Amino acid sequence: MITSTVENYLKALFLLDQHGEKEVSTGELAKSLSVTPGSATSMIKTLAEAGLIEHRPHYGVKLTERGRTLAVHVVRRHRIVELFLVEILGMDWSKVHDEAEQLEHVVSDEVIERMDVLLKHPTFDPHGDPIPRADGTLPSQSHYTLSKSKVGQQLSVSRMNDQDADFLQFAEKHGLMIGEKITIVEHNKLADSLTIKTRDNTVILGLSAAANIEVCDA
Amino acid sequence: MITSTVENYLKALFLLDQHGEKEVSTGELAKSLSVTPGSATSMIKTLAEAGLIEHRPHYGVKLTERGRTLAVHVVRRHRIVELFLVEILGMDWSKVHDEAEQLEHVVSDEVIERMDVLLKHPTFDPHGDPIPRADGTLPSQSHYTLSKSKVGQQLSVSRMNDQDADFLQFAEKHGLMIGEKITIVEHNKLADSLTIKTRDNTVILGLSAAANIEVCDA
DNA sequence: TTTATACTTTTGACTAATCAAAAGTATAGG
DNA sequence: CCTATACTTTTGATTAGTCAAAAGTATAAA
Ligand SMILES: [Mn+2]
Ligand SMILES: [Mn+2]
Ligand SMILES: [Mn+2]
Ligand SMILES: [Mn+2]
Repeated sequence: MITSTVENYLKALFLLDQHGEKEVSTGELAKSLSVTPGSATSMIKTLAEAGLIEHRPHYGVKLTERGRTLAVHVVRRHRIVELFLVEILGMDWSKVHDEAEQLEHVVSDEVIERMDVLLKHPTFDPHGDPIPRADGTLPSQSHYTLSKSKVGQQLSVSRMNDQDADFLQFAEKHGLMIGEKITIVEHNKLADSLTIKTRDNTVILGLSAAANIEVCDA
Repeated sequence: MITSTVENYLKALFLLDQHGEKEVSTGELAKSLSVTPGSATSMIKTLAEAGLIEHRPHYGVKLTERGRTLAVHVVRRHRIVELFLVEILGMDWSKVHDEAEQLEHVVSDEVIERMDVLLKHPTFDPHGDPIPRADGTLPSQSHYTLSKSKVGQQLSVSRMNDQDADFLQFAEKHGLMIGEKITIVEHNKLADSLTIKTRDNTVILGLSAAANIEVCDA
């Protein structure tokens, strides 16, 4: 049975290793789902028996083709729902993640495809994440994290790495929304901070906060 | 914890006794939820301990004020979601009940209120059932079942008593949609059938099918 | 008043998911 | 090669929900 718990585990594995390269450790998985390592181990056993992951005990797990396909569809549902909530219902982008976390497990394929049409086959969700297509492929994107950008660069905010509502509201308040043009004014290595010019503000961010904002060349 | 199972039990109790008059028996409740009587008994115990129902062993149960309030809100979510799926996403009215059965447990109040606004505070769902208001009150309605209507009466289809997709599709095919004007042409007591004139058809229904369609004076 | 019947409740077992804590394993450092 | 450390797995218990089947109860009929 593909319960919503199973879907959450598969999605977490996909998000921790988008490209299917490394093995994900039990601890990493447990942490990302806020469960104890023992819970993760027992679910790992279940998923492995169901042929959704491959488990090398004491080393880690990897999604099988079938597991990845399921995971990508959950991600598609999540991101279409998020965009729908923002675009059609006018909800705040900082709140839709939690709502989508539940809805992703119950909306039918038909509803998702109708939302997809209404939204004109969107490619990115409100946080800048790519929306997997119905066939499971992902639109390509090329952004890098703000914390690694050079001074003087003209950039465009393209993705938020953190879905926390407070963080998203903070970002919005300072003009750091998806699509906004920004310039890096100063990188103070001693203060570990970045001074950024947005449309009508100047913000100073610590590097760890900057790491949660991704950008692409403007 | 108000799990979706609890919500389903409360909703079932409300629908089996809208006016809070009679006591609902364990067997009735079990049947309406497709669970065994033993399962119903054990959930009844849980709900009674939580103060959501009152249980007179071997006689039946009744929603408490708090239980009824919760149930009405689940019904509100269900019916707003149904109408939203039909009106905004263009889904078939015969399919939205099952979808809403799941969504009613996960959509937040904020989403429901936004749908309500978008739908301009609707009072009836796609099957003609009243949508409870946010304060828990119900819009009044006065329909009676088609099987009890008199020959010659000019009527208007106002509510479907059966949510089964096949039945709803059958009704639609013969012009028996909510709001349609119809006339009863003949009531054949021997054949136990009703001949009905719709906009551009004449349909013959058995009385038990007619009992699933409610009407009001045109 | 006894008995048959229909219904309800109890009992015992099972599944999914979780946690705390004990036991086991991999490996880097000495 | 041995051991300390960090991590993983196992064990045992718990909670929500379910079912099948046994036991109990209410009541109408005899
Ligand atoms: Mn999200
Ligand atoms: Mn989720
Ligand atoms: Mn319905
Ligand atoms: Mn439901």
